[in-house]
Formats: sequence, structure tokens, C-alpha cells
Amino acid sequence: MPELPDVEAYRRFLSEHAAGRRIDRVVVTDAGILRNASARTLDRALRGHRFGEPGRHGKWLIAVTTGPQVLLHFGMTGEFGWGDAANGRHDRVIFELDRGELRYRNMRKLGGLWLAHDDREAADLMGPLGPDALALDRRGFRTALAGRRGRIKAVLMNQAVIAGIGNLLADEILWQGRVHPARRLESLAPEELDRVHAKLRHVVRTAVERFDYVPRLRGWLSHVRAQPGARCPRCRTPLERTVIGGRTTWYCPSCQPAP
DNA sequence: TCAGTTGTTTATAT
DNA sequence: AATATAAACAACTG
Repeated sequence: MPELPDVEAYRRFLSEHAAGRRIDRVVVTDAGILRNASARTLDRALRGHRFGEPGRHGKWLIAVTTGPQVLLHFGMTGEFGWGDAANGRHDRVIFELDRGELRYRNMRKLGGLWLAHDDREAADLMGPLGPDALALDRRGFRTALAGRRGRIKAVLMNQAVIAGIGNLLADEILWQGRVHPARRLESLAPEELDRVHAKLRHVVRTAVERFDYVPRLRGWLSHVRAQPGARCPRCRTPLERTVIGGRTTWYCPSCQPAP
């Protein structure tokens, strides 16, 4: 269920369990998940190499090895498993290591795996990405948004503007910042933008440091989001639903006044 | 049976 | 040139 916090958790998982381990074999049970290589190519390219310290940019996980890099995107339903073959209904790729087994699962098969031979190829494959949301200071935030137009939620979710914000994070950030998701970026006062940045920072950091997903903390929108009859945790007004950027959007019509 | 789903890409329209 | 929208991808859940 990956947005930035989930992928950061996968990065840590890789760092703790796979870094330094030798890849003995790569088993691909569903080649449809490989986006730019065949199962044989992937296995041949990786076999015998060792995983190194992994990187992450937005929702992309970069599995560095002593050979080529593997770029992993988790779509909406991707995750890692470790060792347990019993859970393997949607295991698409299994990295057999000298100690342990790393399993890439993905039910819906949105996302996938790419093989990249250097940083430049990796950057090409990942496409244009804005700065990572986790390490984004106020100045970086302002710079990233400069010259952009359109509805604030769509801008926040645009990976080329800021990398890592997805549907749930965007709703949470805007609700905490009391900005309606359909407000046009160019109409926001500097103070409102700063508020959005402060909440972005708070929400992303809390999610990454204390949890490994968008936490459904009491007092957060995510705690009640999408539940029938859900009310605003701040003012008890019934939440409203709309669609922005093609995604279901929840907001409080009272705390987040319409444009 | 049908709507809905935490993501992205593509085509088309504005 | 950007932005907006819908559809497609694919597989499940309620």
C-alpha cells in the first residue's frame, strides 16, 4: 500500500535483511512484472552479486548491488515478504540469497521491476522526479512549486514536482493545513503555502519515524477517512468526498473552505 | 453484479 | 506548454 512512508520502510527492510547478502538465484514466477528485462536476463545480471545499501527517491526503491541496480515500484499493492513461501500467492519475484529469501509481492501488478546498469539509466527509467518529500525544507518546497498552476492536491501528488506524496498523504496534509484540495496553487497566500509545507513535513516525518505507513492516528483525517458517516476529527462536520486528479478525495467542508 | 481501491501512463481535450 | 480528464493496466474486496 505504498506511498513514501511504506517505501521507506521497504528500504530499511532491504538495508537490514539484504544488504551484504549474495544473490544466488532470482526466481521470477510472473514475468509480467518485469518491465525492461526477461526473467533470464534478470537472473543472469544479478546472480553472484551482493546487495548494497539501498536508496529511495519518492516511491521508487533503488536496490543497489555490486552489479546492476534493480528499480522497484510497488504500485498500490506491492510489498516485500521474507522467507515465508506460504504467503506466496502474489509473489512475483523471489531473490534467493546466501542467507534468506526476499520476495517481491504485488497483487495488482501496477508498478514492477526494472534493471538499470548505472545511475543515468536509472534516472531515465524513473522519469522526471521532484525533490524527495522527506527531506524537503521550506525553500525547497517553494522552489518546487514555483511556476506551477492548478489544484493544490494535484500539484502535491505530481511526482515530477515533489516525489513521494500519494492520495492519502495529500488528503491528510491538506486537511491538517486547512486548505481545500481544489484550491488553485496560484491563489494560495504565502502563509497558506507555508502551512501546507509545515503539515507536509509533520505528516511525512511522523509516518516515517513512528510508523511505516500513513498512520491512522486519532485526531488525523486518516483515522476516519473513507468510513461511512465519517466526521471531521476537529469540528465534527461530516466529511465530503470528491474527485481530484482522478483520485477519491476526502475533506472537511468547514475547516477547508471551498475556493 | 457492480463499485471501489494508498499508482502511473497514455491519449485526448482544454 | 501545462493542466485536466478518462481510460487502461490487473486483481481483488465488500
